[in-house]
Amino acid sequence: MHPVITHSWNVTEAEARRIQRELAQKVELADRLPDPVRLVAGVDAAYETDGDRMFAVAVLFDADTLAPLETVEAEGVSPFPYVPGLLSFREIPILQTALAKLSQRPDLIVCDGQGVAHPNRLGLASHLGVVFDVPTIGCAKTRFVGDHGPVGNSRGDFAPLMLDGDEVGSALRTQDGVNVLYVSPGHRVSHATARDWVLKLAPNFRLPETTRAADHAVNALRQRVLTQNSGKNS
DNA sequence: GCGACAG
DNA sequence: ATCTTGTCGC
Repeated sequence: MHPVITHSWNVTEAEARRIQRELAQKVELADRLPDPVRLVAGVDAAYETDGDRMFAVAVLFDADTLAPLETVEAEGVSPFPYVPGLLSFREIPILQTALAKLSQRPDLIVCDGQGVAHPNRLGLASHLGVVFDVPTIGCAKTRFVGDHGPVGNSRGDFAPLMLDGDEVGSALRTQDGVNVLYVSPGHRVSHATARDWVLKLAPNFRLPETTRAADHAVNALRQRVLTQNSGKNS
């Protein structure tokens, strides 16, 4: 069958945090995206309930029509435990495996998680962006760090997310009356551009189409693999 | 010491 | 993230 690749960082938590502070110096908060952004990708990961297998998918979208163009999958073994603040060390390896399978390189990648809204200013989106030198946006469903004031009740309303005096993201309302999303620049994208893209990618629902598609696909993959495995006879 | 804590 | 039933609302 397909080989299950075991990625490993071989780093301790302290070393991981040192790497973050190092890579955080390379994060660019100014816009530096392809002239017209044509391809946007969404990525997501899922895990085996008990065990260390994990899955990931990358879904490529036409940035203009928001039509899904390609979906690729990856399966592997968790290389790092979940530790708040070190999520990228757990998901980047398999996300890289999935992204490498795309037939075209995305102009922008939207991640499930934070960008620079992170203790060391290097959440998953920023880490991914720096190591692949690709524009990224962090779009999380819940807050991780920072604080913000009240947000209007209408789509497009937002409040700056502040951390230690720095603006690290936005609490953004993508639909009237729904809970806000925590949007932060990953790499080579400004705060305003990050918000604009998330709003454009979420015309009908709270979450961006990229996130919805990736989440749906990765859960389908997980279900598919784990259920056929439960009825095995090797 | 206590509380918080992306996915 | 994952485990889970019913239930409120358009």
